[in-house]
Amino acid sequence: MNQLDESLLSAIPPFRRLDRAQIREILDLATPARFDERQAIFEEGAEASRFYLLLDGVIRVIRTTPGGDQIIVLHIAAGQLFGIAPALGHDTYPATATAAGECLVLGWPVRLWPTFVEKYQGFATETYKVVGERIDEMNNRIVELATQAVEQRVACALLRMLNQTGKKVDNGIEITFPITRANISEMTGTTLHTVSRLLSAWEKQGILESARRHIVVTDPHRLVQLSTSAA
Amino acid sequence: MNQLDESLLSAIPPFRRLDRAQIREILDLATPARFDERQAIFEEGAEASRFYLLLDGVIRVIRTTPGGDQIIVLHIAAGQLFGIAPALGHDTYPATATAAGECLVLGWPVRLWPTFVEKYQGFATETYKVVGERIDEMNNRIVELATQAVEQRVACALLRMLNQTGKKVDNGIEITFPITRANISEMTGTTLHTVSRLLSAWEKQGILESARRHIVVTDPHRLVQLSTSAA
DNA sequence: CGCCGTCTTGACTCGCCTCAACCTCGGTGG
DNA sequence: CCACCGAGGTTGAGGCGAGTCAAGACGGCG
Repeated sequence: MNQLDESLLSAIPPFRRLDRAQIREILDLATPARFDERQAIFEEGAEASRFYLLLDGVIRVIRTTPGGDQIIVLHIAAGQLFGIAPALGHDTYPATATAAGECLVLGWPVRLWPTFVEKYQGFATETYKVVGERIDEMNNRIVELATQAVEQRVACALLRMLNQTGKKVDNGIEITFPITRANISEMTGTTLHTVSRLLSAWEKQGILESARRHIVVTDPHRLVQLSTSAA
Repeated sequence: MNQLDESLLSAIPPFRRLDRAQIREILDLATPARFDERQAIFEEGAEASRFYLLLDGVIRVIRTTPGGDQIIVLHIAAGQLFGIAPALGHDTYPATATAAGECLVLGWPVRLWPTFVEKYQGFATETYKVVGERIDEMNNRIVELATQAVEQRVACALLRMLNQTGKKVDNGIEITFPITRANISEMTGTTLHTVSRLLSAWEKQGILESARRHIVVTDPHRLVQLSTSAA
């Protein structure tokens, strides 16, 4: 087993209040793993055997309807815990987690969860703060889906990704992981055709630039306008 | 202060594992309150000063968009904790809670939250289980809003209310609190006109009976069919 | 009795989905 | 090196679901 460096965890909220020795303990219990794009970390409905920390990359959380269409529930950015079903009294995963791009994760067996909560100061509190943020995000999406038109929803989806994983580049802000029109349609409850039309239009207006599976937003401010006003 | 009976709490999950003396302690710290229909228990954005247990009635959780339209995030049935912002690292309430019908609640100051979690065996675990269930429900609604047509969404909304607070009556299952067409439209992201048309049609087909602000579903099975299939 | 909140119903409109055809890129194998 | 192929993307035409506009009925409450 290759030795993991303590600095990996020391800046991450759930572990921030821990000392070096504690972090060492935790790291020694972890199993690191690499996942390629599109690889699943765990599947919806499977027994929740491990919980994870995303060290690098982006995780795409997906649910599949009985009817067969997929929808993207949320994206998870580096530094966040995921697959924390045990924290919420679940014994199976409620959704599928796949690597949106190449990912580096640490995993622990669920049986360690109670120990972590009990033993490590602030772990529970910080974790539930993250849960709270996810709930907020879900709430916002519900409101969005219920009240806004497709154009605004797509704008919101882009902005959300920019905020969570956007990286500044010379001509704007870039979405750091591969993303297709179809993906965006699965996030917004629309079709890839409509998304394609919208992005084409926005590209003509100079709001963004896109190559295949790759988007750079050059005028985020404009996108914010689009996301809020119906005009 | 009128003395509250211990049996109020002994059957409710977060308190189930506690003994009589502990429940007594908790009750003595609680402030009981009654709310009339449409009265707000707390408002979105307000400082989260208390958390609550719903003893009787139904709570309607509402969010208001910048654009001014309201959407109903979820309903809370008797026996559930709500306003548990502190558990999720919030210091303001993320939504408004109003009484869907007459309600009886117990309230505690948030500063007691950490004490409850620490002192009472199983309180935290059971509470987070409830949080997990709410997350599931929200997830389902997201999928629903993103993939299903209006008719199916309305059917789902009705079924959800039946499951949570439905009461058997001689000719079917009744929704136990006052509910308008407009309310249903706020739950499903549609208009009261469309809801009205759907309910009229269903009433003609013998699936339900409705008076003003009052619905009895006479053929739940049929409603399940409608909620799943596009036909 | 008159008002207001609730509900109904019709007619029209339009946003977005569906259907369909085609293009472009990037990888793979002969 | 090129031919092929599949995934990803674009764009047009047409239709329908559901929103909007409009008018009114019903019932309860002050």
